[in-house]
This record gives sequence, structure tokens and C-alpha cells, in this order.
Amino acid sequence: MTVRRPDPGRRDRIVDACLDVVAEVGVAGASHRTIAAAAGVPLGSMTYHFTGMRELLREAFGRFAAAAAEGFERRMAAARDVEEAKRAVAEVITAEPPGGPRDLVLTHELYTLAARDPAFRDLTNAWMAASRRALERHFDPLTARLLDAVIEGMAMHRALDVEPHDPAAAIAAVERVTARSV
Amino acid sequence: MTVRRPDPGRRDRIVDACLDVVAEVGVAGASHRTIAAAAGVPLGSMTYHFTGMRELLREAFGRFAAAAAEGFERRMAAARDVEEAKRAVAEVITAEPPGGPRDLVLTHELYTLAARDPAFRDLTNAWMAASRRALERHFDPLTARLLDAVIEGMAMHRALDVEPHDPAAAIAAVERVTARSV
Amino acid sequence: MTVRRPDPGRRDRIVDACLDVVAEVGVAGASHRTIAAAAGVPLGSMTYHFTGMRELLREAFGRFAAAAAEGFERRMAAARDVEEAKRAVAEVITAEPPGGPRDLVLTHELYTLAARDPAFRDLTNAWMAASRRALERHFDPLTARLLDAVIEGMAMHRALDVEPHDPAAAIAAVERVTARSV
Amino acid sequence: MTVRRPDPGRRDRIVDACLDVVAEVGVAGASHRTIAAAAGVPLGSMTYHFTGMRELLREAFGRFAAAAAEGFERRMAAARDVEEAKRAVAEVITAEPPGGPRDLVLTHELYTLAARDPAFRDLTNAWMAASRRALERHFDPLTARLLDAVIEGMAMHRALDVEPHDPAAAIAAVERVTARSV
DNA sequence: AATGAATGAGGATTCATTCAT
DNA sequence: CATGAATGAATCCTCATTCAT
Repeated sequence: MTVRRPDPGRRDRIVDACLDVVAEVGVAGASHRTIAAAAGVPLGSMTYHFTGMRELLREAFGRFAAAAAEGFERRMAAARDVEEAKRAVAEVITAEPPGGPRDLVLTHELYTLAARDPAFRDLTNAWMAASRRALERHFDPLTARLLDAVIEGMAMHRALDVEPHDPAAAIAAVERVTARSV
Repeated sequence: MTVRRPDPGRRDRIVDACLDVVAEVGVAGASHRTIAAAAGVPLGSMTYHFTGMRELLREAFGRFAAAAAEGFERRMAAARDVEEAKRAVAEVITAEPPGGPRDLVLTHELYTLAARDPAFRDLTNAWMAASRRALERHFDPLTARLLDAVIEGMAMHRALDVEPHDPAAAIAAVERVTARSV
Repeated sequence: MTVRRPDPGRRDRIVDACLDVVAEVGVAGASHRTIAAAAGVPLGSMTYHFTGMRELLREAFGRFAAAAAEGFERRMAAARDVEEAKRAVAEVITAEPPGGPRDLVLTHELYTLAARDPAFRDLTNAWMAASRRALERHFDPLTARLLDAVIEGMAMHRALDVEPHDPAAAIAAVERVTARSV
Repeated sequence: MTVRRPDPGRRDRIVDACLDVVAEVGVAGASHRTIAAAAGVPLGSMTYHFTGMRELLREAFGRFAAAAAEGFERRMAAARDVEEAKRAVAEVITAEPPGGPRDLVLTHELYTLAARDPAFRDLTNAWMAASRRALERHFDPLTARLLDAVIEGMAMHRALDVEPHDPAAAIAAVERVTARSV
């Protein structure tokens, strides 16, 4: 009576829809219902494919963090020498986030989850480790760690600030952090 | 029928309870019911005193951000010279957050709200401006801005990382950022 | 501390606001709060001046029905002879209700209350009696009664119908009802 | 945990219960809760089966109006000639409403909704069209229209009036309206 | 394997009313 | 005399989850 489609990509579609919904209304506003509607799957599919919201969020943010880390790695790998690497870092800080405000919002949602739940902290931890590894292609470990923090801090302030930001500040930051202290 | 006591501090108690509940279960898990229970007030009081959840959150996080900004300002004001100021900054990065994990969680919740809602971005904006003003007691504007970002980034990474962090990294970060570039 | 204004018209203003609110959102949607807001009086005034919603509605609809009845009476009194009276009746049926859709809505709200509550039936009863009395200035009692029913039925159908109505039908109705049966 | 019986007639039962509740306490007093209780279904069923109160009322009054129209049609179809038809019309006016005061109350509730909401006006419009169609089995279109209005007006006055009504008035009304004007 | 139907718990909010002032 | 503050009950609605199919 009812059509029976195997639909192997369904799980993936749900995960993607989850990120979309969270980006729009936040973890606070996301529900099985809204995500099911966004994914175009019946409500019953949600609890069939996922134990609960938490598992779904874990999977969704795992995918998000992996994609973000991979993008950064690729960017660093493209730099031929230290100077190019420094320029690349400054650009990461200055440039619009790759996915627009969506990525910013999702990043914060993930951090908020990670601040409370160790399972999500594993995700942020892996993400940060990947970032540092990518930076260590060009910088010593301490400098890599500091650069990573500077990227995080400046990008965040840029996003949460109302006033426009000066690209020169990013360049100055990279210069100072990578300079041998006198 | 029921006892009716005028209770002038009630609004404040609700705001405080709101922060407590958000710290524990997040904005996503906070509800009028839970907050009312935490504040020991009847459910009807919630929408009597506040138009809705958003207004309550605004007020709660306004109070939180103001307190955090004031704490930092006081700390910076206590430094007598640049060297003391640098030490203070390194301590802020390294030290356990003043309110324990609670402050960290609340900060992230606020950032998440701010990433989506301009009303909350006003709060973060004011907070950041206050931080920079405090740093400018001892450092030039550019350095102050960079230090602020470094504090943010390192504190955040420290919190979201699983591995222990080396206090020396904080000191190195401050040294490099405050050094005259060669 | 608080200003103390005698404000003798306040009761009346509340009654008027009650009709306004009922016209807009219906008895079902009217509440002490909305009416108080519409009247520009504090919520506490409502239960101070009126025992409850029912008393307020009684008073409001009493005023409404009295005004409607008086309007009709005046109209009939203006007719000099039977022919003018017949024309006036046809006009009442055909013309837009005097207060626009507002009067129509309020009339139905009143009828609905009257259908269930004898206290409101007293109001409709008095209104109908007044109408018949006005008609009896020009017509015999039976004809007056029939005319009154025809006015009611046609006006109602005109209002609840989607299709436009032919003014000729009103004239025909009046002619037939007032004609001596053969 | 709880027993879960598929119950195909449930939607219908809710609609019926809705009419019962509205007949008793009015649209103003009807709520999901009371209707659910009357239908013997859990509260959650209400919004599962119906988008909101409006949709439920639409369906309920659609059923009511259809039944009323059908009853009238059947009555008119039973008349063999014009004289029988006239007698039938007079009886409709004079007789107790078929469902007792319940039908009267529901009719007014529907009219009140229709006076404000076009969606319900569609219902009354269809009902009136059906009535006229039924009358046109025996009368010319204009006469049918006038008769319909007279039925409405007299039935309404009879119901909203406190004084007893003379069956002769109904007969007179029908005679006059159906008489060729001289 | 997959889902539509179903539901109790809880969501925010509005309500009429009361009482202290 | 009049009202602002306060509240428990009730409002509609959404929720995650379960179960029969």
C-alpha cells in the first residue's frame, strides 16, 4: 500500500538538514519535527535512524568540524613558504567566513555544546589539533599554538563586534606572534 | 485565598535564577517553568515580569557581561606598570575562570545568542569595548586590541581542549604580542 | 503618590471599549485585559466597576440594542404616510448597515448570547418590540410583525451571502407583505 | 507504555463533540480541553488531527450546515404541489427546530463566525443556496428568495422573542409572499 | 525496514481575580 | 476610592517517543 523506497542517502540528508535547521534557529529551536520537515522525511524516520537529538547533533557537528578543519588544512598546505603561510593566516582572520554567517553561527553552537558536554569537546579538540598540525607545516609548535589562538580570538571578535575591523590588525598580529622575541 | 506578598526583589531573583539555569542546562534547555522553580516563584510571575524569554535572557546576560567586564577592568586597574599588566593578562588566560566552568559556559551561550541576534551582539560589543578600554590603560590601542583577541582565543582553546595547557604559552603569547616588532 | 482623578466617565468608556473589542475579535476573543487596554484604563478597574464579563456585556449590548432600536424608530417616525413608510423599510433592508460591518457583527454576537442566555434575550425582545411598535405607526399589528421578520431575514441573508443582492427584491418583499391578500 | 489503539473514527468523534460543546457553552467557551474531554480523547489528539481551533470549527459547522440543508431539501422534495410546499414552509417556521434549541444556538454561532470570517461565510452561503434551490422546486426564483428570507426572519424572531408566537402569522406570511401582487 | 497514528508531558502565554496599598 | 502587583488555573500548541502495521 505504501511505497517502499530504500533511499540509502536518507541518513545523510537528515544530518545535513540538522545543520541547516540549527544554523537557522539554533540548537535551542531545533526539534525532530523541524529537522524532519527540512529533510523531507517522515517524523518516524528520526527516531528510527537516530537514538535521539544528541546523537544526531554529534553526527552533524562531527561532519561540520571535519569539513572546517579540512578546509583550513588545505589552505595551509597550499602555502609554499613561511611568508605565504603568514599571509594565509592573516587572510583567514580577515576574510568573510567561508560559509557566510552560517559557519559562524554553527561554530558557536558547537562551542556551546562542547562547553557542557565532553562528547562534543572531543569534536572541538580534534578540530583544534588538526588546525595546529596544519600550522606546524610552517611554524614551530609553540608558534603554531599561539597563531591558532590568535586566529580564533580575532575571528571571534570580528564577528561579535559591531564596528568594522582593520585588516592591518590581523597582519600586525601575525607578525608579532611569529617574530622571535627580542 | 493565597497569601499575596509584595516582593520587590523578585525580578532580580528571577534574573539570577535564569543565569543559573542557563549555566546548567543551556539556553536550549531553559524554560519558564524551570527558571520559575529555580527562583522559587510561581510560573505566572515569569510572564508578568518579562515579556518573554528573550527579554529575560537579554537582562540576564546583560548583567553577566557587565559583571565580567567590571571584574576585568578592576584587575587591570590594579596593575601599577606595564610589567604588572602583562602578568595580569597572562594570569587571566591561565587561571581558572573566576566563576569556574559556569562563566565559561555562560560566555559561550552568550556568544551563540550574539551570533544570531543583534540585540545580544550589543552586549558582547560593549563587553569587548570595556575590555579594550581597560587594556588601554597600559598599552597602545593596537596592542590592546591584539591582547584582547589573544586572551579570548587562548582562554577559549584552553577550555575547549582536552589536553592540559602550558602556562608558559600564555606568557610567551603576551610577550610576543606586546613586543615592538623588529 | 499616584494621581487621583475622579474620572466619572470611566464606566462609560469601558462599556464603549467593550463593544469595540467585541466587534473586532468577538465575545470569544474579548477579555478584561484587551478591553481595559482599549479603554485606556488599568486592569484593576474592570473588576472594580463590573462584577464580571457577563455584567459588562449586558450593559454594552443593552446600549447597543437601545441605540439601534432608537435609530429605527426615528426612521419610521419620519415617514409621513404608508408609501413613505414602505420605502423606508425597503431602504433599511437594502442600505448598508448604519455602522458598517460593525453593527452586523455586534448584532450577531448579541443574538448568539441571547440564544443561550435569557438575560440577553430580554435585550433582543425589547429591541424587537420597539421595532414593531415603530412599524405599527403605519401598519396593522400583523403586517408590522411580518415586516419586521422580513427586514431581519433579508438583511441577514444579504450580509451572509457572497453574491450581490438585488434592491428590487427588497421592494418586492415589502409590496407583497403589505398587500391585502386576495 | 500506554495502550495505543488505532481509532479510525476518532476524527469524526471529535468533530461531533465539538458541535456538542459549542451548542452548550458557545464558541467563546469551547476549548481543546473541553472538546477533548467530551470526545473522550486525549488532549494531544486535538492538535494532531486539526491544525487549530479554526479548522475544527470549520469542519464541525460544515457538517452542521450540510445536515441542516439536507433536512430542508428533503422536506421540500416531499411536497407534491405548491399548496403542500406552502404548508411545509409554514411548518418549518412554526415547528420547534428539529434538533431543539441546540440547532438554534448552533445556527447563531455559525452566523456570528460568518459575520467575521469569510471561510465561514462560504458555509452559510452554500447553505442558503441549497435552501433556495429546494424552494425553487415549487416557486419562482424571486418568490423562493423571499420565502427563504421570511423563514429566516420569522424563525429567528420566534426564537429570540419571549412572547409566544401565533402560528397564524406564519401562514399569513407564506400566503402574502407567495401571492401574486395585485 | 520503515512509518503513520497517537499521546502524555511540557512549552509559552493569557486569563479573571484578589489583595495590599 | 482606586489600582498595581501578583498568581493559579487554564489557554493553545509542540515535543520526543512509542507502537501497530
